[in-house]
Amino acid sequence: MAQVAPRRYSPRRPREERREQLLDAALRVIDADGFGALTVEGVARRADLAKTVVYDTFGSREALLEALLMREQERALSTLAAALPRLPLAGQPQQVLTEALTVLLEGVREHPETWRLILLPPEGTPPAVRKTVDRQRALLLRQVEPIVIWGLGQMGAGHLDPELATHALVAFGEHTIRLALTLPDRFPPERFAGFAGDLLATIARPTGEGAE
Amino acid sequence: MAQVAPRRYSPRRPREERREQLLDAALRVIDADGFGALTVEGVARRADLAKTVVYDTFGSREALLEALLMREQERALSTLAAALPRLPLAGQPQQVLTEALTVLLEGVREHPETWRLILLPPEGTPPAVRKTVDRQRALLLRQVEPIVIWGLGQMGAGHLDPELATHALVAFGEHTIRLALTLPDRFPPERFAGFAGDLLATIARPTGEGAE
Amino acid sequence: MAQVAPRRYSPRRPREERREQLLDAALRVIDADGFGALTVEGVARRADLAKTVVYDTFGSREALLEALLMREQERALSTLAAALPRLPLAGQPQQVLTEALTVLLEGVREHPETWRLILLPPEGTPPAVRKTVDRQRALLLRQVEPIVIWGLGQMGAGHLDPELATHALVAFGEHTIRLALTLPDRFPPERFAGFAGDLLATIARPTGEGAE
Amino acid sequence: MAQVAPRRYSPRRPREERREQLLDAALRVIDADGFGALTVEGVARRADLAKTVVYDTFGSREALLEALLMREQERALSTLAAALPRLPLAGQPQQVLTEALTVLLEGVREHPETWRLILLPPEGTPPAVRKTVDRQRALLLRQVEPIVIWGLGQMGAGHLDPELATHALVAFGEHTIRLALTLPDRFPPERFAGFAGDLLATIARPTGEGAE
DNA sequence: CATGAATGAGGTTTCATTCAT
DNA sequence: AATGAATGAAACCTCATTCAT
Repeated sequence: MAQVAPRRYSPRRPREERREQLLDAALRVIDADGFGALTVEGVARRADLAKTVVYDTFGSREALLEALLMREQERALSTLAAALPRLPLAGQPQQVLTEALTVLLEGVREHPETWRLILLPPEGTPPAVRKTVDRQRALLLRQVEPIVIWGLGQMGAGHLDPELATHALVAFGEHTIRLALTLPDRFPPERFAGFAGDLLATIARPTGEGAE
Repeated sequence: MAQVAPRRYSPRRPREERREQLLDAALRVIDADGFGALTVEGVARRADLAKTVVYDTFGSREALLEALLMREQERALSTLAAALPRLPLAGQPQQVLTEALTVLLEGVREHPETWRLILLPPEGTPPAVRKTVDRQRALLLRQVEPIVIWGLGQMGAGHLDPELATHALVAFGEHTIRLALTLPDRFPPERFAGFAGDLLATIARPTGEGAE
Repeated sequence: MAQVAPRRYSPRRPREERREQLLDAALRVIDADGFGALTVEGVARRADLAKTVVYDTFGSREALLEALLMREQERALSTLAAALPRLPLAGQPQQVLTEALTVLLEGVREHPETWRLILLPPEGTPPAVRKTVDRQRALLLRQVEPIVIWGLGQMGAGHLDPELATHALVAFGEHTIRLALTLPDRFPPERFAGFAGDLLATIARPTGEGAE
Repeated sequence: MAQVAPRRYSPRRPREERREQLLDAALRVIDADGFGALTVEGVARRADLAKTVVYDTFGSREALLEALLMREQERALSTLAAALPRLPLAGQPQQVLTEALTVLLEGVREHPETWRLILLPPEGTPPAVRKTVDRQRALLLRQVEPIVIWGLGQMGAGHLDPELATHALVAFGEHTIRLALTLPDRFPPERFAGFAGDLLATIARPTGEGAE
């Protein structure tokens, strides 16, 4: 009677590996068919596993989602966070900004789905995750702020509200990423870098310098 | 258990009014419980009507959604669009920007849900709507661009990429709205206005003028 | 405010006429989209009237259906019933049969929907109607039986079970109609008439006659 | 009120068995309450399973219907098809016919619902199924035709249109089944067999033999 | 006589989740 | 560690039907 195919029992990967396998599948699902398509069944199918494995591993759909967002957030911001402290607070602010933008956009090009996920935290994101995302964003802002302050100082624009300046910078960064995700041809990285550099240079125009 | 009174046949409203009533209910639903909560049942309940009325009126959940987004979009942009052409392209750019920001933020204060809806076009938005939203956004950008160009010219910053400058401005505007929606106490309208004014003033620092 | 079109109130047809109008609409609906499509709304729409008129006129969907089936049945059988008694029980049985078949198939060609309705009493037919249909069928059979008996006698086949012979004849008639409805090109009336004639002639072969 | 026991997870049956169980339930539903009563809910209830099992097994209501009709058709015709080739094309045609009718009516007595389903392909039958049913019917006709031709030859009635004779025979067979289903007492198998035998005998009356 | 507004019941389908193996 | 069978809640949608005008 044993007509059913002998059901490949995969070689019992260690726990951690299975986690990653499932999260990868989830990310692929979202990336392919949008967030509304993130069903437990669908994820399992992509991972070539049975539904129940998801429950064994994460406990619930929500927990899977949480884990996914956490991982992606981590992944997305770690590059940036790693790069920021290494930025030499010296030299021309526009060079610093240009370099930062370059690092950022490279990260985006490597993992577009990740960034899409972070910047548009999807409907249904559990509150806990939202909070973490927000916390992380706050952390990032706090990391960025000193750099902004330094830059404003360098440019003789110390009178500008530094908190809002930071927000403005981040908003520009985010919009940049969105454009890069949406219309990569029309908005290549260099264009942003160039614009940012020009803008800062304009702000930095040492008063009276032009008098020469 | 005081079964709810049968409430049959509530005060017969004319067709157009019923439409608005339902759209209002839908907007309240989304605003209260997020976009995923937009169910036909829920909307009907909020409007104190039977489910079927929604189908009589719109035909399908998707059509309801579409109608809602259209109306809100219209509502959101019409204020702005009405104000923009009236902006006097004369005088100080920072005054113009300040005024524009004020108009915008007033609109936001009046209809926060509307703006939330527009700025985060939620998962599940039908493609047709997305397209219209995008078209409208493009239209808005095109309306804003000449103002930006004029401003840059006024400030002796004509060398800045005008398209990106417009995008940056809009990004700043959007982020502004988000902050205003999220932390209205910490970020009152004046603060934005002040910052924007300062920033432009800095950019506009006539080269060499300062030559104290 | 009277922007609504002045709502054509049709000239209040007399009751009977409205009945017919609705039944016609119902028949067209069934004929076009199958029986499952017979909704009150649909019928009203085809008749260019409001749903409620159906209720004013018939009382319920079921009653409408009943009225329809009754009318069609009447319509279908009356022609036949009118023709049968006029059949001269004299001469060659095969001529009689041929003539009867011709009458029948002409009726079918004129009102195919009617016959389709009668022969395949659709799912959902109220029991009362079923009963009437059956009664009518019995009546018809009883009307046909004497003719069959006469015919069998004429042909020297009086030993055949007359009731079953009648049934067989009717079954052949019905199948004939179905073929005529389905493949009219392949099975034109003459072919049936010819076959029936030949068959009877064969049965009637006067015993011993062929000896010549 | 002795709420029904939660009955969770009934005795896990293998896939194929579950299929049959559901199809049986569907057949019983149709047989009991007519074709319009074939709802997923109802079928599941009869099978004492949850609605979703139907979807797990068939995918949709339509697919269930299709599967059911296919199975019943198969079941109905297979008996017949198995019997037909075994009919000895020798001896008296009336014996052959009698035997065939007997086989047929036995099958009907065993599975009346099946035959009811086949003979009145109900409204709502998916086109694909209709096509298969028609194809099968055509196949059956083609299998029957040589027998008819042989019989007509034997009886010296070779001049009769063989295609129509076949149709007439099948029509008689179908009507027979209907009568057997409806009024089994009044129309027992022997009566049909007897009638058919007599009819054929009459047709076969060797020309001139009777020369009384 | 005729309409439009409104209702409630019921049907199909999807999905997260659980249990026994 | 992994599976398949099974469940229940909830969503979308259709339709017959009723009331006020």
